[in-house]
Amino acid sequence: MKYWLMKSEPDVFGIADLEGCPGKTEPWDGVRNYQVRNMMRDEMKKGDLAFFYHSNCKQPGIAGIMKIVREGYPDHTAFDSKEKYFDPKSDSQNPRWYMVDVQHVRTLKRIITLNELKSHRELSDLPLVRRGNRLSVMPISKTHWNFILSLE
DNA sequence: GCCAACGTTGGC
DNA sequence: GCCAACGTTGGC
Repeated sequence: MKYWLMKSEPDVFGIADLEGCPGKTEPWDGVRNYQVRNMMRDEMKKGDLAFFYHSNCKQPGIAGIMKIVREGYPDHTAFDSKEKYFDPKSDSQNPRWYMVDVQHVRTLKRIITLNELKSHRELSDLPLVRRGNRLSVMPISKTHWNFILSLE
């Protein structure tokens, strides 16, 4: 089983929104980055756990835990010209973009802030705190995962 | 294949 | 709103 971190802007879709979805489950759609696409299509497996990270907001940080409940399948929002994430170069015959379904597991007792994550030497090689990293999905080692949870 | 221009991300 | 650090696009 693998561990992940996935970013979302809470003003658009936050941890509380995921918890409010039917079955607390929702497709993680709208990813339009090839590296992230490859991870979602090829590497994420059912049962993997992921941190829900709040980005581009007042208090960026880890807000909760979710579980991958459906493995990579075509992101149909790319096919629809009315969708925000429409991509004319993707179609159902030859889909360019993929998504997974995620389910809310639990909301953390508090946000573990980016500031705090940066302050721990143990996390100095966590991709999230490395300079210039803009990937919206990244793998997390088991060691880092456990350490971060111990901060809660 | 190079690289300038442009678009996006996301912390601050 | 600023801007650094990317990623993507497209002319050549």
